[in-house]
Amino acid sequence: MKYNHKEIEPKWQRRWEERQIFRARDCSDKPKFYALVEFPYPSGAGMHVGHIKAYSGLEVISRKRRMQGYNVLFPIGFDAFGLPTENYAIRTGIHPRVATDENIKKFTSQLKRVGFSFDWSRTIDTTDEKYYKWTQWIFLKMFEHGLVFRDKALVNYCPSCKVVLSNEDSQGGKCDICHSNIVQKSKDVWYLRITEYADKLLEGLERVDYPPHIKQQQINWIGKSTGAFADFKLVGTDDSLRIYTTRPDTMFGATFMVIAPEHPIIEKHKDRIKNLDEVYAYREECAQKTEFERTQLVKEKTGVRIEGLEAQNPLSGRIIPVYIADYVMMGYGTGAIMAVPAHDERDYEFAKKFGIEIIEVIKGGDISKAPYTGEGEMVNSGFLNGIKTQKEAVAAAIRKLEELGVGCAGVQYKMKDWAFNRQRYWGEPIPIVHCPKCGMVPVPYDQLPLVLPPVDNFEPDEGGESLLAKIPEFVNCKCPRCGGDAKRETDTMPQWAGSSWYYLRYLDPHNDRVFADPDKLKYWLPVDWYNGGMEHVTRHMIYSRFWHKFLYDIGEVPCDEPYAKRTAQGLILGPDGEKMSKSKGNVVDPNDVIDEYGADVLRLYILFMGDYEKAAPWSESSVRGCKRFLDKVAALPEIAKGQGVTSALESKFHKTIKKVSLDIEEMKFNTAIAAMMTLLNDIYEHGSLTVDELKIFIKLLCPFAPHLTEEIWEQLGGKGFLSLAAWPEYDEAKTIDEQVEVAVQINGKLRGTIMLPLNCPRDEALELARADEKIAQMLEGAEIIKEILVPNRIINFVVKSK
RNA sequence: GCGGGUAUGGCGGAAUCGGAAGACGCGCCGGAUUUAGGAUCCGGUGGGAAACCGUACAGGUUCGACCCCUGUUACCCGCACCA
Repeated sequence: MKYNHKEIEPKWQRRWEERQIFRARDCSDKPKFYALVEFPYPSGAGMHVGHIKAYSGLEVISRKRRMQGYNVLFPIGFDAFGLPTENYAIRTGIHPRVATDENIKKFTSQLKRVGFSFDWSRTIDTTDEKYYKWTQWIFLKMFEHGLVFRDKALVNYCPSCKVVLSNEDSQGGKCDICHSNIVQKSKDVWYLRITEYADKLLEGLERVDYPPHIKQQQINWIGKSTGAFADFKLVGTDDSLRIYTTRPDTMFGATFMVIAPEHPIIEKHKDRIKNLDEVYAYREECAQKTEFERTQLVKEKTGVRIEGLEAQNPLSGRIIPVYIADYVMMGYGTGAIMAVPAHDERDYEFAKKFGIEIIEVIKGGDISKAPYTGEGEMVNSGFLNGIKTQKEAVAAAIRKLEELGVGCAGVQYKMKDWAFNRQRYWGEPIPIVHCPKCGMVPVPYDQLPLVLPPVDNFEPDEGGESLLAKIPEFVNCKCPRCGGDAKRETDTMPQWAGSSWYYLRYLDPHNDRVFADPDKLKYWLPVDWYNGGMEHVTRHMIYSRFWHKFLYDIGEVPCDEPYAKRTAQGLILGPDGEKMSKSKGNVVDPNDVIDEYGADVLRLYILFMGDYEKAAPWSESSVRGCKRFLDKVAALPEIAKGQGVTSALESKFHKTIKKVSLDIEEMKFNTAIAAMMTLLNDIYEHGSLTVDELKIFIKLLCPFAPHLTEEIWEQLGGKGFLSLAAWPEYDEAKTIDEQVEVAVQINGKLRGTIMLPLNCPRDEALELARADEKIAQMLEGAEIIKEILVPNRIINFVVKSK
């Protein structure tokens, strides 16, 4: 009855590995299927059940595809650069290389215990110099094509990690890694010009199969807005102040301007500013605030009027005051705005506080009470008066600005250029040399990889420089261009670098001439199906789409989008319904589950617990339910006899094959498993099945529970591996019943059921329904107003009583 | 505030198109077996004595609504003074 998972699971894992049955063949004639899962960061804590869920979806689909005759590539690797390992080194003195190798070993053995059908011959490790050679190579290609630049900038600095963070890594003013408050610091920053690809990244979304909420998140992240730039002349100077607005139609209502505290116009015109001390003091005050305080905590508007600076509205000619206020950000648009209090909430609030005039230019609201942001007829707006739609008014205003030579249509993005350096040791060294004569010089391609030098002390400097800066042999070098003394860049790349192109390396992981052979790229790309977590659908996916599009533009990859289809699994919550975390003590260790119940049970339960794309809490007793199911499957050979089909089960088998086949494609694993459970119940109710039927059953179950089903397959004398056997086909005709049960309603309420032949003609069906004893009784004396028939489903009599 | 999502028995969740709400599993109840417990097997299980009532709440459309429309609430995720 019961099977011994501790024996059969390692046995089959061994055999699969010996025979290398999950190896993908490059450029074979079979149709290809490239399934990609997000490769793990090999942390010291080992894997948790969330990893298993993340891989199980495409694991099942890959296994089904193999049985369907596809040449499947389902690879795995390790994204191993990153702060946790370096922090571990700082704490323990254990070199990140050593810790990483150990963790990868641990992850590998855990993944193998689950029986995943990965192609282990293609494993990659982003910290392997043979891998990051090509990460550096792509960086240099970007450098060569002008997509890399360096700038002094206020950066987010984590005083605890002693590291510069990108905006993405410091959301909410907290360090993404240690959750300390971040501070602003001026630094030299390497940037990748991802904004140059903003439109391509947006436009590409129209041609890929991502669910709408994922596309929407990427669209929001890129944050494109259209509007206009306009120059406001500074009174008494030749200078002007350029603003960006999405609402040029409201320009006649601009009664003041606001500039960001860091705006350079202050320095430029400080001689004219009468209250310079006050302005400086305000600027200082703002600089003290973190991004978090500025954006999150401060609800009330603050600001200072700049005495002595006034600007002229280019359309209305009106002279208006200029304010400095921190509700305008230097990092978006031009760092200066025209304020239209009548039709903008923030400007309204500011105007109310500072007693600035509010001029209505769009009818429809009551601006004495609140700003009006809707549409309406233009008023008080010169040539715009009378226009009734925003679209028209915007176009007219832009036309006028262009005519006058004081503005133009413009586009802005929320997405900023990608800050691409970290003051850290455990990352890819940035392959650039600083030469006093030649400036920034790239390391020649033939000198890659630029290898991380060994170190033994991982304590970071107070100044926040990388450890590499303390290694003279690394820093001091000759300029590749002029041969003179030069210094190496000591910053490394962020953790996102290695994962931005890893799916390409799987195609040719051992190639040392190119990152991947063009024929192999052509055969395998694009990734057919990419699954991962929701937390990666913006940053990681946008970064890697950016790299891919760049490689496409320079002719290195054959398609412009890397991922044809993307899905995202939901979290596994703790038994208490909370997110699993060590501190809450609600973490489930997959090893424990495998020890007690086996890998097949673990896999089955994780896919059965609920909608794959939604979060669901762990339940140990439900795990036992899956164990019971597999025990009953293990006992099926005892009641299997004869060949061919069992007439009572034939239709049920065809229906189940159909349901399981279709559900797997939609990642509806829970209902696929439920269908197999139902069939199993039917089989036991019937008391027996044929050997042929049993073979079909274990084929359907094989992608979910491969060890047990291989074992049964062997018992039955099946040829070769079940994992490579042909997926069962169903006969559509046999999934259709000849007799159907039809519900009979009176006034929409269920009053009985009758059996009808399939596709019974309307008149006949209604006749039979009326003739039903129970229905006839209830219809007696009532007037039938209407008769509704939904073929093979329902009959509804609408009646008036009496 | 903006964008996206979710809400169904004691629990996880099912329900092509608007057509019998609660598939499947867990839990629970009863029975068999057992010295006992566990395991296993059989039966039952939304509420209600019943008429009926039930898919977050209030309306609407329809012969018929978990499903469509209007409004509301709660929770989750992402972004957030983006001009």
